[in-house]
Amino acid sequence: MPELPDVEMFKRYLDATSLHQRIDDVDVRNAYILKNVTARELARGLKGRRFESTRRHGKHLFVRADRKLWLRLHFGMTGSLEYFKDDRQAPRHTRVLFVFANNHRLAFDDQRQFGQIGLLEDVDEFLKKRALGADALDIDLEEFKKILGKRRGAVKSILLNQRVITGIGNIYADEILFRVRMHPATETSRLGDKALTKLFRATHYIMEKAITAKADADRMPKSWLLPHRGKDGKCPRCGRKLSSARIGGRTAWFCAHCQKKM
DNA sequence: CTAGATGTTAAGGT
DNA sequence: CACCTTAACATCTA
Repeated sequence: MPELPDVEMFKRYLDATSLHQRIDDVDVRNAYILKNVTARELARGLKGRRFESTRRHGKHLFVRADRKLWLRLHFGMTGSLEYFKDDRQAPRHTRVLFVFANNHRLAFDDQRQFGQIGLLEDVDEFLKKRALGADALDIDLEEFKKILGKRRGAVKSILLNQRVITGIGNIYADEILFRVRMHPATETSRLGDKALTKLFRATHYIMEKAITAKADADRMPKSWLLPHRGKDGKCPRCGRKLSSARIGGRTAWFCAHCQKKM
């Protein structure tokens, strides 16, 4: 799930459930997902403090616990958040549990363990160190054209590269390219001003609409690719069978009839 | 049993 | 040198 729209949902969920309550305990059930912090340091840093606000950048969620202390959550392929009261309700792959004074808990669940949890003092410094690009929803047209104009390789690979723009993942990259009827293997350096502008508008449109749909595929228009993505899927526009190809190390789904290389 | 799944990155190649 | 591509990571399901 966790691409930009999904992480935005996690942000709103955390905001609605877990702010301003004293953290009584941090229960690390699996330390594999901890990055640059030990279970002891995580607990020591957060116990007695409260989550005060959140900030999202691409697929990263930062939660402020103090003036100089932020919790960093990255959801990998299967990460999610769950707020609940009874320990028996803890999700199956709970890796870290934040226990609040009201005895409710916030679980970081992650089956595949590609997720990450860390502590840091300065979010901007972290983004810089990771060389992460501008957030796909924050970037403006001029910057978008400037940054993509210099790139080469398949346009889908560029959309997936978090150092170019951050937040777009495999599913939504396909969706954006379907919307602009562009073949995912289109050579980026061949894109002109007009094509880049179209791509920019589609990126914003898809990200915003996906958030409006609560990142829930069932709430997205049937005219989108997402509900049809997969083996026997048919193009919602022309009805032909969808194609797949390996691009940028991931499976791209697209309509070979509607999406031509530019 | 094998392949592939919403992500990132180290390592190798251009 | 900057950038691109690929393999590997851990786990579960079709």
